Amino acid sequence: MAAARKKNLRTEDASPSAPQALAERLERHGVRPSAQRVAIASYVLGTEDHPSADQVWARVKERFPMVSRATVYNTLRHFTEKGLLRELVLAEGRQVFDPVMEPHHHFVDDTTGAIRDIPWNALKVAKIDELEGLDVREYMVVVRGVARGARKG
Amino acid sequence: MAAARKKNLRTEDASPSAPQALAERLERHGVRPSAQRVAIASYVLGTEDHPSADQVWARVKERFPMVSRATVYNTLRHFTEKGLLRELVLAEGRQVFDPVMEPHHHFVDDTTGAIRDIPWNALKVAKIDELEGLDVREYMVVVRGVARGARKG
DNA sequence: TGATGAATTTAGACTAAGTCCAATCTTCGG
DNA sequence: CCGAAGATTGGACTTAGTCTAAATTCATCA
Ligand SMILES: [Mn+2]
Ligand SMILES: [Mn+2]
Ligand SMILES: [Zn+2]
Ligand SMILES: [Zn+2]
Repeated sequence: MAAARKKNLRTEDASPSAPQALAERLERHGVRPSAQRVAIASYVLGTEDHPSADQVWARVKERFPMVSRATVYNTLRHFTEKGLLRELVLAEGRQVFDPVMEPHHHFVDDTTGAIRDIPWNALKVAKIDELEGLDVREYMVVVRGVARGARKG
Repeated sequence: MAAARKKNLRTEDASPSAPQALAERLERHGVRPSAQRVAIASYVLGTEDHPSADQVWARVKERFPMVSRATVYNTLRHFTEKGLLRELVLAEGRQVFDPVMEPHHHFVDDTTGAIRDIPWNALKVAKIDELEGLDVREYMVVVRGVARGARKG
């Protein structure tokens, strides 16, 4: 009966992309549902693509050619602040370098942005080998939070 | 007795930053040890900072003010290709957006760059709560590799 | 020692991603 | 309908990264 999408991670999947339902969803999150915002939402809130801001812009322009880049960037930031989206930093483009070549995990300090190493054996990931259809080359746990205890000593 | 650094992840820690030892280490990895490269190596191969390329440039310039930005970028790429460094993409700066707000893990396809979701329960991370001195806000496993089986079906 | 070609370095142009801003347009309460 | 707040817009600006062509350094060998 139900929509039977490929993945079942998505939550608020009641009535997916109907502009009406989308507008209500924006309102529930405290976002005023302008035409541009609904157009942007109708793509980005439903995709599994993890798109960049410019990719969102390109997609939205197909149906709404007059939307500006600034609006897309503003709207994505707004959605993120309002809890409709989150930003990931897993994509190529911004690089930092790590001289530790052995497998290990990472802690990213949310307040300072600093990245710290977590030794491989400090954590254990189970069931990696059960992932279907993926040739795993490497993996790591990325932990985000704040370092307790003043760093500056 | 031994140097007793804070972390014990680093491998080739024999004679750390002596320019002589560094040059030999570069040679062992097939990197010709020019003065610039040794200067860059002496910072970036020993740091725990996970610096960006421009941060490396800034540091190296303090002791070697005439080094060019292109050289630093070229050298970091070279070191990375030769297995002396690796690049991480955990830093703010390049953003992609994810409408799935529930905790889940990610698979990054090394050939296409595509990012796919891995359901939270597909993996299990143990000992997160034992991390000392860190207030963990969230964490995820980042898996890199290639997707088997043609995607296009 | 000097010639020569390869490897490296360099400055600066160029690109892509993201931010910011001032002007304009839209919406909404009164 | 009016005015203020909110939203959108084009374009300037910034930052990170790449690329190129010229100059420099280096290794090798006559
Ligand atoms: Mn790269
Ligand atoms: Mn951001
Ligand atoms: Zn690391
Ligand atoms: Zn995701």
